Amino acid sequence: MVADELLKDLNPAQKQVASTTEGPLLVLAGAGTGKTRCIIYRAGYLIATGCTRKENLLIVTFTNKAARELRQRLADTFNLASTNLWVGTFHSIFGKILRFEADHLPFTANYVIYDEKDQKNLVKKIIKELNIDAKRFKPQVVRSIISRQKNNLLKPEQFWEFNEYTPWSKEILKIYIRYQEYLQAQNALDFDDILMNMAYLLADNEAVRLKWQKKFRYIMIDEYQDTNYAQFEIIHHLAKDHQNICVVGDDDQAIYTWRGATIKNILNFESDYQNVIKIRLERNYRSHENILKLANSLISHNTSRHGKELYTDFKLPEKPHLTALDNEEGEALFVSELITEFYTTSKYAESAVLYRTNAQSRILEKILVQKNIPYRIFGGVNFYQRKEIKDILCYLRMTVNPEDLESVQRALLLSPGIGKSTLDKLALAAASQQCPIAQVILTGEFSFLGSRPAKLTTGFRQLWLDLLDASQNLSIYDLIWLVLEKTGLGALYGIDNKKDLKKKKAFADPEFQSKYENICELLNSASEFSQEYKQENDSEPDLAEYLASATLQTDLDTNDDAQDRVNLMTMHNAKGLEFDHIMIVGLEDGLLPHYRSIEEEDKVEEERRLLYVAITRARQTVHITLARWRRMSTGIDMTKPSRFIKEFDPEYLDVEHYDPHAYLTPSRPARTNHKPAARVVLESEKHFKIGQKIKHVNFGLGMILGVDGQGRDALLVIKFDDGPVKKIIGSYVDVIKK
DNA sequence: CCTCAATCACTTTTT
DNA sequence: GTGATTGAGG
Repeated sequence: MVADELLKDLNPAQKQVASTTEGPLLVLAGAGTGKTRCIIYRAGYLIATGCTRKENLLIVTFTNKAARELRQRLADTFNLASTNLWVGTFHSIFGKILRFEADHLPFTANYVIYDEKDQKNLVKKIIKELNIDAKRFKPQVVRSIISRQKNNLLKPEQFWEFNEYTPWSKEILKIYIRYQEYLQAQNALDFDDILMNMAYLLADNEAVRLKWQKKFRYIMIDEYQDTNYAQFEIIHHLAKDHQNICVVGDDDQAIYTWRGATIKNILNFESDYQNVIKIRLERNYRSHENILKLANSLISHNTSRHGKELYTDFKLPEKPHLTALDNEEGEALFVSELITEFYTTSKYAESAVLYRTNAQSRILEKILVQKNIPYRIFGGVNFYQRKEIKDILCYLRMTVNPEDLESVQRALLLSPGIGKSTLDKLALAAASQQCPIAQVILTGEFSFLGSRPAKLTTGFRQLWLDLLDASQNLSIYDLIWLVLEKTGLGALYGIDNKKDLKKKKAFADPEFQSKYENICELLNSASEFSQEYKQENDSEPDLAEYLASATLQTDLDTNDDAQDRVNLMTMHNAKGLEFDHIMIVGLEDGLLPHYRSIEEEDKVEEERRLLYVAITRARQTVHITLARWRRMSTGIDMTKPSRFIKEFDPEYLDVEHYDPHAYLTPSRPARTNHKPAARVVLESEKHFKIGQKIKHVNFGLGMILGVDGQGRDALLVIKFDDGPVKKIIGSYVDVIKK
């Protein structure tokens, strides 16, 4: 049969996945077992056998990059053009559908998406407005609580069904309510609103639900272990009638529960749908045996899991390595030496350095620059969140959606001569006229301003009107040029002539140059977006779609360039990727597991999964390193080896320079040939912190209330448990470790 | 009234 | 080494 011929490149389990077309299908696919392949072949099979047409297929991936690759491979393998193919992330797909269905929703098709920074600014503004103590209510914390409510589909009116009633949570609810009012007034959604609105739309509007149920006859979800409740509900609404849903995931790779993902989705799939067929993929095609055995030995320490063992026929004598270095600089040097060594047999791009926190990348960068090794760094500040880029895009945002106050404000403040007080007056005028600020500005009546600000604001109004007008007929690319020209931002960054773009020479200031390059990149990506959009949608791109895609883009999604460079990224970003050579740095308690996670066992389990993900990215070599001393925010501390090290099966690990006992006697640092990179602060000299528990020979136990100075000479204010408050010199007390 | 320079605190992971 | 906030000068 022709259909079987299609699947000849798959192994039996994969073949079963691809050819099981009807009903709910749960694929438990370990790392490197070819799950992307399965998805592609299953899609190809569904279409080739006439089960469905490509426009009735929905494929949800975890990143935009994965979506792009999937499209590419569908085109290459099955000759499927990407027009009318619904492949994308939850946010991009359902963000688009919300535009279609805006008539049923409290916002328009031109809504803008607020990124995390916009969200935080808004929360901050509300906290100020409501006169709430900003010390006890940190914008970031409040933001993430609101986010959690939305991920669990809790609107403000359901807040008390799942939250304890306390004075504190009462304030949170107040902020949440106000926050939603603001978003609505500004015709804006945050990331979580996209999911929440979609879930409620499908739940509440039967006609809409039936329409999209019919549209998406076959649904596939990748990385199902990292979906949250809102995402579960959306998919459940779409799939519950036809039940043609295939989810692919690996509970051992669930690393996003902190963002609301619930492992329950994959663990309970068999009870959420009826007659589920479950297929396991355990044969790994990526790593050789020693790497898998090491990974298996680590992950077996987790208790809540489906349980599976990856295996392979691929054997090499090479074992993963564990190496201890003196400090983070030595670690970075060691890594750079490894990279140079690997470069003799494979490209730079086949090496990746993985770390737990973005901050760890700095020292690596420094050393790589020194050694002249080209690298590419992922994460950190997202391309579209960079100041110079947001500055340009805010003009486009207020053009597509004049209600977007955040952008209007940003643009106003960018205008020379317009500052905070003009802004306040505009806001005041808007309040007294009971209309949006946008309307006040666009009306052009500024008698409440002084003559200079009034003139400048009139200029701003004219610019806005010009942009509104131009947006009707200019392409996105040309529109960005218009912004650059009219706002003076182009001149500011040395981009004043379209034709000279490439001829411009390097600028003296490297920071300036990188901004210049970023703006060029923005222009490129705008025209690329237009091209791709035409191909995929058979229609002209619109500005709102462009801005949405820009906001939903992660650093990982930006196009690969042709240059051969080493990859630097967090372990989270490494998900779904693979490299010949993996280097994992900073295997220390406090970093991995991160100190914010060590108190709760299930958080430690997630950190363990993170390390598991990192190790299983490797095809050929794994090098794990740790430093004995590391510069932390408080100073240079002696580190503690990660608890995960002793969980590794030693049979599959080559250990170098690592002596666990060296850590037990901090006063006598291990003998070393390298001299320490910086002045080392001994345990006894550590900085004292307010709130620390201490012990004094005569006065007993107490807590530090105040610190003046550093180290053993610091003057401490201590409240002793049995009453007195005393001032004591640091060298007389010992810190009590938890 | 606006601008810029100095000082402050903070830094897990991200769609 | 980032960013936001604050204070003095223009």
